[in-house]
Amino acid sequence: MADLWEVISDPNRRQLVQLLGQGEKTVTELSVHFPVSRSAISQHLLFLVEVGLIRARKEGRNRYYSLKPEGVSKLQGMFERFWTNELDLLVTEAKEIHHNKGEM
Amino acid sequence: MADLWEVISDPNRRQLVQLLGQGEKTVTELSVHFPVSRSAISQHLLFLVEVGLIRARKEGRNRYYSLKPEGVSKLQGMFERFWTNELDLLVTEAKEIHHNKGEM
DNA sequence: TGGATAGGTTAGCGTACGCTAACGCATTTA
DNA sequence: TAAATGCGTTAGCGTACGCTAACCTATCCA
Repeated sequence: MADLWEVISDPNRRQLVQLLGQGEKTVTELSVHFPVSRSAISQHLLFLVEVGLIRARKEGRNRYYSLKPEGVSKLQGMFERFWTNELDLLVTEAKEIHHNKGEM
Repeated sequence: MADLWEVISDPNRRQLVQLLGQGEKTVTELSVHFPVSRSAISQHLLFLVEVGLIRARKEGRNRYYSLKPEGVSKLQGMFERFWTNELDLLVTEAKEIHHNKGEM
């Protein structure tokens, strides 16, 4: 079974999510930004539909893809569950180190 | 070249990061939590060292692995760059939808 | 009606990846 | 000193994945 982590493990899929963040887009509109074939993009989009992150709206010859708010929300939840308090503490620690370096 | 996204694309590596969030641990201590061999865990750890997310401290026969604050910081930065404002807006939108549903 | 355009489908290819098994090297303990 | 323990290294295996090429369907326009 596919999970949301797989979505963001591929660079092209990550970029697709970001592009769709700007609003709904067709496959060819999206394909322009990638070096790979339209077919490859189409397959990525179908995968994103499958995991519930985006949806497709048909209008004439075009298919407009857009992000599903619930899907994006799930994605965020996934990140938040992963990012434990311990990790957050280490980040502030890193900032302090960097800050001290800057002062020396 | 390996990047930090690859780190979190594997379930076992994600769990390793979280376990190391609790403090430094040896390979065998970590291996206990996984169904795979110690060798597999060792290879994951070497990868995490390679990308600069963790470091190893040798003490006798043991090797204590721990998170590098700068590495964790980079990981956070990576997430933050990915998570655009547009995506954030969609999340609040999702919450409103869910809220309305609850009221109906 | 015929071509052009948008997009889904499928087979197949190359390759990267996670894992195990087996071994080697230190270090500790009996 | 011999056995045991902790860990890294390597070869090789199976498989999943991203991609292309080729084809098909549906819709639009001349």
